[in-house]
Amino acid sequence: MHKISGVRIGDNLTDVKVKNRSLVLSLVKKRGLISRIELARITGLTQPTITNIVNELMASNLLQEVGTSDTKAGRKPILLAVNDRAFYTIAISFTRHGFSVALTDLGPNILYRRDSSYSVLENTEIALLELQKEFIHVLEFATSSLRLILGIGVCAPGPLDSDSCTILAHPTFLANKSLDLRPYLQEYDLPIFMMNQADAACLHEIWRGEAKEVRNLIYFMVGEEVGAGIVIDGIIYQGQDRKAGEVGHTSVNLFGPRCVCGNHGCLEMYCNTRAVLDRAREGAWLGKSAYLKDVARRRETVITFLDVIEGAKVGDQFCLGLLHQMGQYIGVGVVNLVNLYDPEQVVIGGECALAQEFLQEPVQNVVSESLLYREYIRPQISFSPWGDEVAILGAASIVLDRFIAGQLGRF
Amino acid sequence: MHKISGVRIGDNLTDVKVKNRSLVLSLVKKRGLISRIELARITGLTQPTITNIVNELMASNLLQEVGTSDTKAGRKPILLAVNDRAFYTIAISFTRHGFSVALTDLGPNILYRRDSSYSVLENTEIALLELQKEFIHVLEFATSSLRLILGIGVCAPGPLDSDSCTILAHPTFLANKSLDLRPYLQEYDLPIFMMNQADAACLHEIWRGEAKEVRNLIYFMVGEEVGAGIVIDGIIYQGQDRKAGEVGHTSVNLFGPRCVCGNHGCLEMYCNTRAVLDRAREGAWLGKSAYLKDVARRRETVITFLDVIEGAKVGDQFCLGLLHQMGQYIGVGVVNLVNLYDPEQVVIGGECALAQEFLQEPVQNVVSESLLYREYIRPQISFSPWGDEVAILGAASIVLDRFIAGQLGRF
DNA sequence: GGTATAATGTTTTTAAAATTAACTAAATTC
DNA sequence: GAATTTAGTTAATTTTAAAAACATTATACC
Repeated sequence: MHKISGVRIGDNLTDVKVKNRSLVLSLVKKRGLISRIELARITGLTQPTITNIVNELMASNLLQEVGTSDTKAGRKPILLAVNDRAFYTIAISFTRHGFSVALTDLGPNILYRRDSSYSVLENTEIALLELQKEFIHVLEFATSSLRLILGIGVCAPGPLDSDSCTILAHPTFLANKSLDLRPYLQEYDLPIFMMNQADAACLHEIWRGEAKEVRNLIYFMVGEEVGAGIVIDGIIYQGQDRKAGEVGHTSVNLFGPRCVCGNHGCLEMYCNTRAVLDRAREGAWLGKSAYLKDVARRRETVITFLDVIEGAKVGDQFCLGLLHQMGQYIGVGVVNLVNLYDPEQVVIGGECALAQEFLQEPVQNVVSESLLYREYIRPQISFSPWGDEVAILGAASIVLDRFIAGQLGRF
Repeated sequence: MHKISGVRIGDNLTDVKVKNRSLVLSLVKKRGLISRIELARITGLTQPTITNIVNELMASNLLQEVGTSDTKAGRKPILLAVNDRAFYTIAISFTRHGFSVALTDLGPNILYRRDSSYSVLENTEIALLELQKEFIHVLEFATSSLRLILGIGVCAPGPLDSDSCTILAHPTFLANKSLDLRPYLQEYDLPIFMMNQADAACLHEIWRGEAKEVRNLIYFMVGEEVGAGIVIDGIIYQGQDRKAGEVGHTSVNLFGPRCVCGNHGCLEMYCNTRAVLDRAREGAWLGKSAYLKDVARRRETVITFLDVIEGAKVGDQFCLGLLHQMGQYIGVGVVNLVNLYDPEQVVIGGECALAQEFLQEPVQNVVSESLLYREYIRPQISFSPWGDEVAILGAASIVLDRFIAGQLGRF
C-alpha cells in the first residue's frame, strides 16, 4: 500500500512537530494577523504548545509580533504576522509568447522581474540561453540575500515532469522536444519545482488570493488554454502522474469535431479565447460588428480578446453576444466540474476573468439551470482579480507551498 | 482555515498512535498476510513500534498469528492476518427495486441476508416498517454477537445526508419526500453511516476488491445510474457536501436533448443500461435483431440487459453493436474522468460490468485515441468482478472504512 | 485609584509516543 | 555444531504535546 520507497508513511514525533509548525505557519500566513490564543483555539493545540511553536518560528525570523488587537476585557492579544522578507524565491513563468524570471519574497511580492519574448529568439537553444542569462541577472539583483532563496518555482502550460525538471511539450516553438531546464538553472544549486500553470495559479489563490480558507476548491482557468487546479482538503491534487485537471480536453460534444488532442468536441474548442476570437474575426469580416470591423481596419492588426471586451463595454451587440455565449460555455464547464468535485468554491481565472462583468450572469444562469444538486448545494463562484501577474505569482507560490508544507527544511 | 468546531487539526501523540494503529491494521487487511518486519519496512516505523502495535491489536482480538513464511536464511517471519470475526456490521442497501439488510463480518463476508422488493409494498411508510422488521430479523440472527456489531452502513442511489441519516431523494417510489431512517433503525443505538452507492462500492474495491493498494482510483459505476467513486491518496473523496462523483450528469453533448436533471446531453443519457435497453426494444420492434424479437415474443416480457448480453454471446449482430456503442460511450466517460483526475486505475463497475467481454475493447480503443496525455500516462482500466453483491458489500465497507480509519473506537 | 475580574501568554512538571541500542529467538549454511 | 542471517523483544532514552500552576496586562466598578 502506497509503498513509496524511502518515504515514511507511519507517523513519529518529528512528523507531529513538523506538521504542527506547518499548520501554525500556514494559519498565520493565511489569516495575515492572528494571536496565539486564536491559533490555539483553531488548531486545538494547547496555549503552551502554541507559545513554543511561535517562539521557534520567531527565532527563525519567520514570524513577527506586530501590535495588539482589542478585547472586551483582559490582556490584549499580541498579533503575529509572517515576515515576508525572511526568505525569497525565484519564479519563472513560461507562456505561449515568452517567459519571465522574477525574484519574490514570501508574500509573494515581486521584487525584481525580467520578461523575454520568444519573438526575438531564433530557436529553442537560444531561448534557453536567454533564460539562463535572465536567471543570472535576477540572482545578481538578489546578491545580498542569496542565502535566503528557498528555490526556483517554474510554471508552464502543457505537460511537465517536475522530477526531471523537464517541459515535456510546449504549445509554441519551444515544443520541438522535451526540455530539461536544469542545465540552465544550475547556479547555487537551488531546488527546482515545476507545475502546470493552472495548478500554480491555484496555489496563488490558496496562499494569498481569493480562496485562502477554502477546503475544496476548483480553480478554472480559461484563456488560450483551458485547465483546472484542484484543491482537496486544502491540498493541491495533481493526480497520480501530475496530469490531472485537464478539463479543457474533456468532451462536451462527443459528436463534435475532432480536437488536436484526438478527442471530440473538447470544452476548450468552445470556450477558450481563441474560439471567441475566431468568431470575432468572422464577425468583423462579415460586418456583423461595426466596432470590430473598425478595430481591424484602423489597427491593421489582429483582433484581441481585450478588443472584444472593449466592444462589449461600448455596447456593441455582437461583442456582447460573443461574451454571453462564452459565459454559457464556461458555465457548462463549471457545471461539469461541480457535479464531479462538489467543491466549496469555484474561482474562474485566466484571461477570461478580464470579462467578468459580461460572463458572470450567463455562467450563473447555466449553473442555476443545469447543476444536478442545485437544490442542495450552491458553490460560491467568483472571478480571479489577479490578471496577468498570477502566472509569476503562481510560480513563486509553488516554492512557498513546498516551504510551508515543511518539505523544504529551514524551519 | 478548516475550522471545524470541535475537531482538532493540530496533531498530538494520541493522533500519532491512532494513525499508526490504523495504518498497521489497514496494511494487514489489504495485504491479507504480512509479517511484522514487512510492516516495519513498509511503514517506516521501527520494529519495536510494530511489535507494540501488533500486540495491542492482538489483545483486541483484531489480529492473529497464522503460520510463517519462508526466507533464504534466518528466523522465519510470523504471518499476521486480520481476524474477520472480531467485529460485525449491519449492511443495508437500497436499489431502484428494493432493499436488502445483511449481517457481515469484517471480511466483509455476508453471514445472513434478507431482501425485500418494493413491488409488494404499498407505500413508503409500509416499506420503512418492512425495513424495520428486516433489521430486527437480522439483529435476532446476530443475537450472540450483538456486542460486536460496529454499526450500520447504508447505501442508496441518489443524494443522501449522512449526518441526519436521511435519504434526500430516491429514484423510485420512496422518493416522495426525504426519509429519515433513524426511527426505523433504533435498536441498540448503533451508529449509522450513509453513502452514495458508487462511493460505497468504491470502498469495497479499496478494502477487499480490485484496488486494494491503489492511491488514486476512479470507480466508474454504469448501470441504471451512472456515477463515480473517487479515491484520492488512498481516501475516498466525497466533496464538500458529499455530492461529488456525479459523472452521469456531466454534459457530453451540450447541444443535446435536455436530461431530467436540467442539464443537456448528460453522459447517463448515452451509456446507462436504460439507454441501451431503449435501443434494444426499438431494435426488437423494428426487427433489426432476430434474437431480441424472439426474446420479447417468447417471454412476453420486457427485454433486460442480460438478454442483450446473451444475444451478443450467441453472435447477434445488433446486440453486439449495442454493446460496442455502449463501450464507446463508456470510453468517453473514462477519458473525461482520466483527463480530470489522472488516476492510477479506473475500475468499471455496476451492471455494465457483466458485459465486460464486449465492452473492454471499445473502451480501450476510445481511451487510446482520445486521452489527452496518452503518450505519458496509461491508467489501468479493469472491470469489477463483484456483480450484484457489491451493493451490500459496499454498505458494509462503509462501516469497515470508518472503523479502520479509527473513527469508531474499539481499538 | 485600588481591587476584582477577565483574558492572554509562560513556566514547570508530567505523560505518552516512537526511537535507539542491546538483546533473544529461530532458522540456514558449511 | 559453530557462524551467520533474519525476525522479533526488552529496556532505556528522547521528544513531543498536555496539564497544572503561574505571570502579565488589560477592563470594570466601586
